[in-house]
Amino acid sequence: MTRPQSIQTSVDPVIFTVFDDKLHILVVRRNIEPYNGCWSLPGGLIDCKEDLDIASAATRKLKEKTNLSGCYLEQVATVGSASRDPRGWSITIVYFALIPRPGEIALTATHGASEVRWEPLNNDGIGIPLAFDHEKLIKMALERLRSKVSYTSVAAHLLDEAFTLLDLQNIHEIILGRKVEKKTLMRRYIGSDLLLKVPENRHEGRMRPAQLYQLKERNKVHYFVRSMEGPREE
Amino acid sequence: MTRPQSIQTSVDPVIFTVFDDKLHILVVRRNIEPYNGCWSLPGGLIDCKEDLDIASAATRKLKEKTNLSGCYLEQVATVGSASRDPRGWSITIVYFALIPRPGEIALTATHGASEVRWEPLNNDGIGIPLAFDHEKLIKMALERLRSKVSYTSVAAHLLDEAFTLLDLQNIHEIILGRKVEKKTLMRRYIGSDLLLKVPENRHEGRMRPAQLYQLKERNKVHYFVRSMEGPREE
DNA sequence: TATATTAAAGTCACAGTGACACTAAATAAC
DNA sequence: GTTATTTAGTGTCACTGTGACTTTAATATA
Repeated sequence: MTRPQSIQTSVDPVIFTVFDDKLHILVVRRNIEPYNGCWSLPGGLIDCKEDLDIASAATRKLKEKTNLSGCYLEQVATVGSASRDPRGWSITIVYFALIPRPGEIALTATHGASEVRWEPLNNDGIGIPLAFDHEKLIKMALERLRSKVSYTSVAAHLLDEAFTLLDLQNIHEIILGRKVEKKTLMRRYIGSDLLLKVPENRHEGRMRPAQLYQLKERNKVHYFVRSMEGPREE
Repeated sequence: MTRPQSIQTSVDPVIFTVFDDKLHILVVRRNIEPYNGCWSLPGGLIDCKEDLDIASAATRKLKEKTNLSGCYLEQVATVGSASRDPRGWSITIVYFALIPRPGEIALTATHGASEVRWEPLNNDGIGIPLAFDHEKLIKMALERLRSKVSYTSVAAHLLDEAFTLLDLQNIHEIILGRKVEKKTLMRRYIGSDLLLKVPENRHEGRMRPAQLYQLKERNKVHYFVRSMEGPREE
């Protein structure tokens, strides 16, 4: 029996946030080989000394770049093959994270990554070339996000603690890339008793003030029995 | 920078089938340490020489025990930690597979596993103690299977190529552990144009013969827009 | 021919959605 | 003040798909 070759094992968090009416993800510029100088996901090898399990490895990566903890984090899938890294067999476990208030976050460069920035996503994924198979990993995460947004309450984790129903509607429309009926979101979120009224309102310009809400259970995702179906065909 | 410790990386397929009106999974008895003599999932290490990617590692494991290929296989999740294997940091990628006609399959013992058998599942999972965290892995796979059965057409992959609507109903009821309306399945499967009528009928005893169907696209899973909700509350 | 048995179609109430009209609450302009 | 304007939130209706139940169809046997 031969000693098994070692497999490089990493986690790659796809960190989503929304600003300027667009979905963005966090990318870093590599300053080590391979793919030196390329943009990539802010992932890295699992550290057997540091990490107790793979979730904590993903949390650590997230914290290194954004200094955030406690945000929504979900495992998407694992890809691994002999060919995805020129150095040999490798595996990566893809996560997605949802970050509110990106404006208030200071991004931190770490060793192996000289720059960190938010990159906008269009309908098909990212617009710039990335290292390894990261473009595909992002597409997987994006597909999962879109799918979950249409049948769960997960999109609310991209918003501040207090938000209006319009905020919720905008987030859904940005992620799904289409119009969403505000009435549907009302019925879903309030009908499923997910929201708590905050005693203040939000008031901009000369319009009627909007009720502020917060999630009753900040760390829970509600599964609706139907998925939002989008516009009617004719 | 220290040389990273090596992480043992395996795949663990949870192989489901249905007979005797019960859901069963394939288990093997280990004849190597650790957990020598314990039952476990028919998984094993990824072989960098043999396997091109993790899906083919899972396919290989499936083929070694059942000699089957081409059955439905889906990645469930990846678990990994410093503590799940007494030998040190390890990762396993959990798959689930759906096997029709288990009666016609010859199970094969391989090195590391002296016995292979089908073990019935009850509502909470498996009834016997298993090696490592395999009991938890099975619960994850079972939860995923139940969930997918209630909003996709995946259950049909547990049936012969040709089946009746009653077969379909039985499979659903066995997996979900509750009554399912046959009318609902009719509407879903035929309404979504998933089935093709086979020119013969099945005819047992003195009852009306049942129409045989087969999936139009054997390798596709259809997503219904609603999940089956179960009996009405009062 | 009547009966038993299962297959399949029919029917109805109900829940949740998409679409859109309508009312409510605030400010700004007059 | 009154009115116009803008956004917030409600009302309503048709439509889809489900759960629950009923009715009809097809077969073998007594």
